[in-house]
Amino acid sequence: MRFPTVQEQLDIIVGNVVEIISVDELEQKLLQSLKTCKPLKIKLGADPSRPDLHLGHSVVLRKLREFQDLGHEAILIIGDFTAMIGDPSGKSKTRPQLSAEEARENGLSYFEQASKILDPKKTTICYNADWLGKMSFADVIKLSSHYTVARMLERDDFERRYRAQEPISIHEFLYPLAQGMDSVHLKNDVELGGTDQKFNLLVGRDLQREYGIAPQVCITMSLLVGTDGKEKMSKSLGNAICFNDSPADMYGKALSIPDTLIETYCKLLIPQNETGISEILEQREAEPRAAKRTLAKKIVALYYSEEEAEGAETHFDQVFIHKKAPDTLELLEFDEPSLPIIDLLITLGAAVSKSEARRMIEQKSVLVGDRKVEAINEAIDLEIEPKIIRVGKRRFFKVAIRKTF
RNA sequence: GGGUAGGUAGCGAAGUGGUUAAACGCAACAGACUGUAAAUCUGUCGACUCUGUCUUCGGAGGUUCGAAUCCUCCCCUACCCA
Repeated sequence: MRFPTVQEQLDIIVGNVVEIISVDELEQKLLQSLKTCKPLKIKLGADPSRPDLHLGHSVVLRKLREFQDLGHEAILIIGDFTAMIGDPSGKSKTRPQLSAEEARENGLSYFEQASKILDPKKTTICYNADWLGKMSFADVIKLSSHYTVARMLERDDFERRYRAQEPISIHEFLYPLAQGMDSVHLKNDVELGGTDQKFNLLVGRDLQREYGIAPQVCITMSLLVGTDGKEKMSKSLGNAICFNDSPADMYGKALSIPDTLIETYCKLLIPQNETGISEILEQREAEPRAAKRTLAKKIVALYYSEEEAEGAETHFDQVFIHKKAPDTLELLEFDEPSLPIIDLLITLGAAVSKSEARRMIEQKSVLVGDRKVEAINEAIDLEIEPKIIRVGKRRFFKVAIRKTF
């Protein structure tokens, strides 16, 4: 295929990145690939221990997609082997280790979700257990001889933990080396990652050199701040917007970001070539709400469709502004003609224990239709017509008896 | 190998014989408010057959009218010295 010129490619690649080590080398590689008509291999590591992809992951996935669109080869590495270590990056604690089966299963889910951004047909996936799992203990010893403890301790989080007398397990030192071996194995030209991956990426670069391979260019990208506007987006911090969130959830969460985050989200989450971004940015000062509504819709549309984004907005207005049940509610059918409200709440998953269900009723947060449930032991009649159960502000269930014909 | 400090509810952390289902903080849930699922304020936050009952403070025994708190053994974790 025909590649764009080096300059054209660079213009796109440079967008939104934090650091490229180094730009000169990248330029060389692009030039070389143009001359030889050989696409560059772009590596992105995927951590299968957390298979719920969120917008934070999208930042770097979008960059990978840009490389794909420029004609280069995207390689998604599922770190099923490294997941057994658990990446210590940016963490003050050792991560739980994952079994091989769990890791592989999660890897598939990761790829499936990533395909919302990547072109799946043009994406190579590989599992690093395929080569790391075959290394002998002697190989590992040889590998670890290439790095020193002092250099490992240069890493911010290791240094901090060491100083704070927090435990660092030996196997955590092996993590960057293992990830680096991926680069040795793949002989990739570029590796992408968040800024927290800088150390790992550089180790890969060093190791490639040690093993006589052309060192990879490292490209780091911003870590996305979560909906709380403070911490980096992460599922465990509860500030994430996930690929698998429903359009309604996605829209609502996007709308809840602090106004100061509008610009960042526009830049990092929306493809560079997408139109309408400048309008949002212009509107941001005078009408933050309207700007955010447009942004939220755009985000939903990226993962679903224009129509669903529109529907998410309607849903939001209905539930939160007009405080009414949404029009589209799945009907849940029961075999019993009537159920005690407490049991019903548990069956619906609205409460995990009877005590919790009881509490919610006591707190007057349960409504059947427009009527507040006052009595703990009230039985809900499912026979006459479908009923809307509302729990709290935003949980709605439509229930009825199963129809038998 | 020796020493020290620890293991308490989802997490962090008080409590060291008796109004202790266990302070406090975070998270979570609910209510009020709001352009927002933000911020703020208020309440809830072990379970159940719920104005009462039952089971919890690493595990197993023991002392006691009574133990998260005292004793014995065991398991686990971190750090220090070698």
